[in-house]
Amino acid sequence: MEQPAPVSPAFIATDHNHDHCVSLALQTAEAICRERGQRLTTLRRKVLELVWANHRPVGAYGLLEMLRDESGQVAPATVYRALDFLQEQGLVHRLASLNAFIGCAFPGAAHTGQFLICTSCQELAELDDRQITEALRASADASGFTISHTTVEVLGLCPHCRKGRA
Amino acid sequence: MEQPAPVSPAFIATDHNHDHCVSLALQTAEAICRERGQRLTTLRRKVLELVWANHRPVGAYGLLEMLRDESGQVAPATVYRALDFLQEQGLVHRLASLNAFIGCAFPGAAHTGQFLICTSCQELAELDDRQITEALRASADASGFTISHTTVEVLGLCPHCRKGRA
DNA sequence: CTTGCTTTTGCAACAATATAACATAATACT
DNA sequence: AGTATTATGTTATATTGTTGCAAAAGCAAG
Ligand SMILES: [Zn+2]
Ligand SMILES: [Zn+2]
Ligand SMILES: [Zn+2]
Ligand SMILES: [Zn+2]
Repeated sequence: MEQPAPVSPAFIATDHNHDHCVSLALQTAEAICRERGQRLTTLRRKVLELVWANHRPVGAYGLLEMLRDESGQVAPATVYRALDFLQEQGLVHRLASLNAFIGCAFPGAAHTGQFLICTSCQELAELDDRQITEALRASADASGFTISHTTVEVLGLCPHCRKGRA
Repeated sequence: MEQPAPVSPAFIATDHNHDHCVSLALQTAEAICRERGQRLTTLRRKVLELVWANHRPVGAYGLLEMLRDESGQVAPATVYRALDFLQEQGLVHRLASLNAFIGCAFPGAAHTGQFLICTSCQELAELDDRQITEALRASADASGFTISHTTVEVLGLCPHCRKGRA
């Protein structure tokens, strides 16, 4: 059971140019939506692009600002609806502990969403770790609990920031 | 490495009378605060009592309502400050995925907070599962990531509700 | 291509959650 | 008692997210 290569590598250097991550993510999203008969409209595409361009968790109102810079007046509901769609299609995750959104690193693949989030530089790595998934499943099983969704968000210091502070 | 007995058992029957959970939790809290030289004031104690009396996740504004029923006008900041204190003392956890609070089942013990939450009846079980903790640590280590806090919240159906729907 | 249907977006108001700033009160310490 | 510290009251505000309805855009059959 191979894991698909993620769209973006984990904990890349902060100043790395990630234009290609953005365009790869957009291409992948196009393909996924086409295959599913879903409409990746201009707005939804734009929101996804902004999410990826930031390359770290962004709040809905942050996205709203960015949209306004380009498209004039935009209402919250507009952003939230686009984000809802992108989440339904598994292209974006919501991070409950940050009230923020991030592009999915494994779009199209069945996975549960596990995140390492640096509290210093906001860099984030999405994992799809079998050990973690299994441990959760085993624990739920032991309690007779049926999982429908999991939130796994780990805060701490990424390798770069750890060095900078140690 | 034995786990301490939790204050409340997991997935008890919904209609079970949990007065003794409440008083046990309060007693434990008193002891912990006394030992640490922290002040479990009337307000803080009251909030903790309300959290436990509900025995399922409660929102801050829900607590606010309950406080008002007893003490007249109360402002949000009052509740949030009490909750902050209780969280600092490890007597209460905040559930990021629900914007809600729950009494800690392992007060005084070092643990990370892992939750199974029934989306049907809101019953909740707090775990301190070594497998899960270890899997998270191992995965973080592999990425050179230093953990400071983890959010593990699993949504799904508890044993009772699963039966009721199967 | 136009009519009717469905989906998406615009727009306005509002709801829910959380925090900030500063004054007053209670408690602890000397 | 007098002073410092901590906790609470009070008011206002910030942040995040939703609802409802109307206009617009996309789609499909005739
Ligand atoms: Zn993902
Ligand atoms: Zn970092
Ligand atoms: Zn706990
Ligand atoms: Zn249940």
